[in-house]
Amino acid sequence: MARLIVDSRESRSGLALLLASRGADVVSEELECGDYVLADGMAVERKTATDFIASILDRRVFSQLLNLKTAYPRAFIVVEGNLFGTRSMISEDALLGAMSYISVIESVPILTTSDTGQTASLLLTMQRHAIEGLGYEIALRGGKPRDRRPGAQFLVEGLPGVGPTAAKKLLLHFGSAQAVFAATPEQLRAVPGVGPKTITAIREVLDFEVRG
Amino acid sequence: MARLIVDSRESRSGLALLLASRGADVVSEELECGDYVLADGMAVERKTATDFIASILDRRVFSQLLNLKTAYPRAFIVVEGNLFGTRSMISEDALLGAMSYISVIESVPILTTSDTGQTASLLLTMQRHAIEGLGYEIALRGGKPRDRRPGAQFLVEGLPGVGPTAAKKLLLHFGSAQAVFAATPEQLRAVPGVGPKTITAIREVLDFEVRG
DNA sequence: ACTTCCGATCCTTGA
DNA sequence: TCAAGGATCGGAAGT
Repeated sequence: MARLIVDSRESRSGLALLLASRGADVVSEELECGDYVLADGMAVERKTATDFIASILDRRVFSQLLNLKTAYPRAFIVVEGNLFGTRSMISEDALLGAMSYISVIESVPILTTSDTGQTASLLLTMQRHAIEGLGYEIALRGGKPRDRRPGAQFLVEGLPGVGPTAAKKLLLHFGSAQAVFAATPEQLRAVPGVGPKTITAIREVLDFEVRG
Repeated sequence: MARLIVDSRESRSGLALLLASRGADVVSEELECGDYVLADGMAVERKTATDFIASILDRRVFSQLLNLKTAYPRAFIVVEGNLFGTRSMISEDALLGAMSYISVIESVPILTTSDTGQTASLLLTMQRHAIEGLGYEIALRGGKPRDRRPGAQFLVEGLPGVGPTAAKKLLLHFGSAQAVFAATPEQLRAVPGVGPKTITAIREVLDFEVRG
């Protein structure tokens, strides 16, 4: 049986035990993203339905997706439990929108199961399909180097009054996050969409004097 | 709104009416395969959960899939209703196996909804996403602070490997967010709790070259 | 994800 | 030319 890597944070879950009890060659590793690596370049992010919805509301899932896709060519999401049964505050449109976004735009398949036992079966089957489908098993190795662009944008979005759009413009204009933070007010003024109010707020945060 | 083609056999279904009632430009055509064409080369096969399971049992779904994939580069399956709730003769393994096969080997995404209304919403959203994309950017950061003081810490926490504790230490050590971002690796090493791996990651994000 | 709301930015006007 | 006003865009917060 092929090797199956479980993220160490996930390794205490019932699912990891289940996989092992079914004869999988489970090893635990600290993964930078994803929960299960089924084959070379193939990883699964597993979420309970409640988790999945929560991670849509706080946008966590979207950045995870970005990381997962850059680290593994074949990324999957497995959602455990009934997505539509959870009493949650999410609007139906938002939930369907997220599913469409993930499938259509990000091209990451979403698999669903109803409980942990099914998830275990599914992961093992997916692994078998991946390996047999390819006709051979490839040696497992870590993902390729991480794309730092989302990180840079994430950082810049921490500035007050700066969202995704302004962050992109700032990074493009200055070339790097470092340069954005080193920019003078006059230089910032040159970026369209960044006005006086925003500039003041930005400088206040950057120059704020911290003392013990 | 873009045109949405419905297979003529499907056109009398409630779903087609729903789509039209929501303002979609629905036209009926006799399609070789697939039920809905959302965009050029993008089609959806829609099945109720019961249907889906039946089509697994008689293997119909696999040939349909093959046809769908050759006719349309982007093929999707939408399953309506609870896959695991139906009292059917299918074994759990067979169902999961089929889902894995479709996702892993055939690479056809399976979307699920709980009723026809949701399917309609989903199809319209998928169409929009396919044609226009999201139309906006997803903010990578949720829940920004409003005051300036936590603002500096919040900003620094955006660095990889830096949480609240490390952010506090960095700010105390350097005096301001601006200074933290200007720090050289050697200077960063002087801060307890910030190791070489973190420093490398930090510099990579700060120095990442952004180009259009 | 979607929606709504609010404030900032930008652009036009008109004195 | 510039100030005031209004249209538009983007960010923030809530579901």
